[in-house]
Amino acid sequence: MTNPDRVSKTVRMNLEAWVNTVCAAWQATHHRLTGPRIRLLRHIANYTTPFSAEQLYADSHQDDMPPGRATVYRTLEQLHSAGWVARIHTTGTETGYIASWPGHLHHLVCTDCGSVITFEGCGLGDLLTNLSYQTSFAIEGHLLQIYGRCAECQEVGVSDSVR
Amino acid sequence: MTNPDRVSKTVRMNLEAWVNTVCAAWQATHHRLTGPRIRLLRHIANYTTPFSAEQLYADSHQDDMPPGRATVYRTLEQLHSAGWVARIHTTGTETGYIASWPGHLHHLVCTDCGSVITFEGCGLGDLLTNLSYQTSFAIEGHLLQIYGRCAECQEVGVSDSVR
DNA sequence: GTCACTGCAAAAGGTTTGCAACGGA
DNA sequence: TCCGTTGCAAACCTTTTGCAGTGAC
Repeated sequence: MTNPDRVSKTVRMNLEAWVNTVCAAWQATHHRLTGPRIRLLRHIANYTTPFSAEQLYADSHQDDMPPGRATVYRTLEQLHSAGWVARIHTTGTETGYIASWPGHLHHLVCTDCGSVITFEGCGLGDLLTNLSYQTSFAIEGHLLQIYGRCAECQEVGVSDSVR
Repeated sequence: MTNPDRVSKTVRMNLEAWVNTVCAAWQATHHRLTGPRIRLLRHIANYTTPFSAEQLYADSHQDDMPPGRATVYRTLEQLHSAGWVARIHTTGTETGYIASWPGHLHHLVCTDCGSVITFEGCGLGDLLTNLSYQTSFAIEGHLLQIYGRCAECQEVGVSDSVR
């Protein structure tokens, strides 16, 4: 019940599979498959830790045909609203992004190295039911993100924080 | 277990009580009680829905002795790190704040009017234990925020969203 | 008297927007 | 051809910073 249904490490996601799936879904929803977007998708699939829009902009400028800043922001916005990238909440000012897939997912973020574990099933059902009953709110959704230190970082004992 | 331990509506919090408590706690931690801060505290206690730093800056400028922008940001930062104001995550760019009190608290936010219900006890214990076991993460904390529509907004049937 | 705090103004990000040109379907 | 998409540059908005002066303790 309060067991995460599925746990998957975003690190080393199947790059081509994700890119192809997003492309297919994109066309299916009457969007256009353009060069700049495909190149951005590849960059996004390569990240194993949350990245910012500016970071993606900078990184994609190592390509021959780098995208404009507006394209980066607009593409991220579209990917996010379709569920293909998730927003990660950090303590900083900029928004963090990480490749994901549509559905009810949550993230476990390492506060040292930033690596992300995605999981389904938060076991919040009872709480939401009770809250709804006690407050008369019609509950629509929730934001859950968990912080911790991954196995590697615990071993190393580093103390810089990404959170 | 997954019952919220305590539920309280932030609306109409006891203004003077909160201000006095914060002031006392502030002095106890060797901070100085200055005019600008006390005036800001009063404004903060008055909000019934999340406010932004700029909003607080603007509102406090109806006083005779308005604070500088830096003071507003610095005060919010201090209040937040001491637990006296909570950060509310919105879809927008700016950070939302709401008066709170120290402890392990979460927020239920109305996506229509923005009113906030604070509650203790998220019943995440089992999930965290299982996640920790499955991922070998040392779990340090979590961010949980719930969205919904309050009773009043459900009646009215308004559809603008704050979320 | 000391030093935390304040205000100002400028700078520093991060993100959005207008608009003309481009190019998938 | 049509219209979604792009790039550029400027605008915008929120937040941070440096510094000299102020005032709480």
